[in-house]
Amino acid sequence: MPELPEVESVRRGLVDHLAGRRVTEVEVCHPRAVRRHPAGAADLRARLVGRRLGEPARRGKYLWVPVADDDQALVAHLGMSGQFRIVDPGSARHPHVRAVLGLSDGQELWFVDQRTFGGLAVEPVQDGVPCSVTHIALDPFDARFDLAATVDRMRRRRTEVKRALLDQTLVSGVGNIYADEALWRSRLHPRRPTAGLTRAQARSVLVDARAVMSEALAVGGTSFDALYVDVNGGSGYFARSLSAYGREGQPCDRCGTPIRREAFANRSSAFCPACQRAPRRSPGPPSLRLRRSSDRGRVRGSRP
DNA sequence: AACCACACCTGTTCGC
DNA sequence: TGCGAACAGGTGTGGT
Repeated sequence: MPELPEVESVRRGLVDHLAGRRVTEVEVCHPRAVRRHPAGAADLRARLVGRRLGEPARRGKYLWVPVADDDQALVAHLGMSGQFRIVDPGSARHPHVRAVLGLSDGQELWFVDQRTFGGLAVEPVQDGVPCSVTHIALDPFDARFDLAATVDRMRRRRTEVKRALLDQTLVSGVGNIYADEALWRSRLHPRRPTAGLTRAQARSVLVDARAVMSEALAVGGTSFDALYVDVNGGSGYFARSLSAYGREGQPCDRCGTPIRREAFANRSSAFCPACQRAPRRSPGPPSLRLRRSSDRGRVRGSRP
């Protein structure tokens, strides 16, 4: 699933192919791919054809390509399964191609997306950021990312630490895989209340999130299957370095205890039950206690 | 204002 | 063997 390291790998792959090139044609193959462009496919096409593209940029999991000499950008979110591919013209169409851009060097840019959670839009840009990205927090790779301020904001939340890590308005770029990895590294249970974290713990999990994403980026991201590949169709190699995510039942790299998986907020959490001890159910504010006991998920998919 | 559950999708895997 | 349920999960929205 594309999280920050995967999106950044894609962005880097696009730079040489898009910056300075003109868009010669736009074909929208699936209406859902442009659902976040309210004016529709024809309008999106009209805003791009004949225009020159700038250098691809990114914040969190959002990717955008500025339109040169204009205050607009082509904004993309890869969702769960989105890909950009640079291909030779006339290549046999991948079954999940949702949009095709013709480029002035003769190549084609494909937006491929099996599950159609991703999409494209052309949006106005203000202060260098497309309008649908303004509500997204800075990611830990941004030079302006303020670690101390993010620590304070996290500790003021009344939620659980994993929910906070996944909240793109607090810190962006972290998804389920790297959240689980960061929590494992910091030895924090995913359900630990953020309000009960020390400054050092909150800082640790944010620093670990940045570190694990940096290591993943260095090897091209995490590929479990063909759903995440780079612009040339290549896989990333970080899956073999994961310590928690996808390792249910396998021994913890630190202590050997089998990794456990539990349902969590419509997804799953993988963690070491020995290294990452569950929070005590009390004390805590009554509201938090109530909420915690009422939405506890069932254990699913446990292996012998 | 802050927080949470859920809809949105489709290909694959699993259990019966 | 075949069928259907479960599962993967990021984001926007609407409800509390």
